[in-house]
Amino acid sequence: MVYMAPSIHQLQDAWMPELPEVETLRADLDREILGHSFMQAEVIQSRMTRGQGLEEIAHRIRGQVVRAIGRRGKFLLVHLSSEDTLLLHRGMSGNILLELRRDPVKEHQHMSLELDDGRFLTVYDPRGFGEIRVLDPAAVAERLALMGPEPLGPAFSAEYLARRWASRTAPLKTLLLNQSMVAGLGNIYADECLWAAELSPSRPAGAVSLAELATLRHRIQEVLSEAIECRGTTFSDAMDLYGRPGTYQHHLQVFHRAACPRCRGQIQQIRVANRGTSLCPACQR
DNA sequence: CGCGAGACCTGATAGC
DNA sequence: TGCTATCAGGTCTCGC
Repeated sequence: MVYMAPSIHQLQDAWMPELPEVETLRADLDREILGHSFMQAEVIQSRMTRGQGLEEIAHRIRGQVVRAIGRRGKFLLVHLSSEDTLLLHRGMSGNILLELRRDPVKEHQHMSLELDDGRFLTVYDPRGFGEIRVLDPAAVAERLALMGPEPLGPAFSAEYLARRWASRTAPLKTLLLNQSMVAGLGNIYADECLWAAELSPSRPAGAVSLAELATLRHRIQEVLSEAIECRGTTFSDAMDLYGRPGTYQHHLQVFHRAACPRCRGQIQQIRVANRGTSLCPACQR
């Protein structure tokens, strides 16, 4: 069966919360709301709270000062003066926006937090695959316990990948998307990194040499760093804290492209790990 | 335990 | 135009 890639138009209203997009959000929040307090908190829907009560979440946010903003993989962590942490995940379609005034609650709005200067931090997520919870330090640690190393951190090495992937038969891409192997890669950046490393997404992970893993690790760090500099990937809709797009979509080399920029061959669309996958069959082995 | 398929949702689009 | 089928950037769980 042939997997037909959607046209670029089908992606127009999509926004992509992988590591670079969440990191952009973290840095902006750090600049904008660090040291501010939440005067009011309203949690509107229960779909993303994993059973935590709406009023409990609101109560634990209300009156708290923002002590630090962190990120782990695709999780955004707003550390509060109470020692609690507001844990946010954008899922497939979540947007977190800083708004200058109070607007009526919109469709798909999940949360509205009023800051001490009259601005509002709001969360929208049509598909509701994201997560909104307030957790104590032990619960945060438990939630993040299985996450692999940060790809831009010191623990992420070729030797680490070799150890974790030894004798694994799953496709490379499947394990790159597995957050317990490495934290923060999603479908777009997995494809981009594999193209940059000239590795096939369907190669059994255990069959990749240490030298190839070293290249892969290096390319992952390059791709993510450049994407962060570009404030992430956006096709047209709002994406950062201010509703503005990133620019990395102009730097994509393989994801949903027609021709390979390296060899001019045709980009192939297949399915790996049940996900649409773009690759250059000539370059990627 | 590792692996793959399907589920969870809503919205956009292509095709009839 | 209005229906249906298919697709979507992320996890999570289930069965083999």
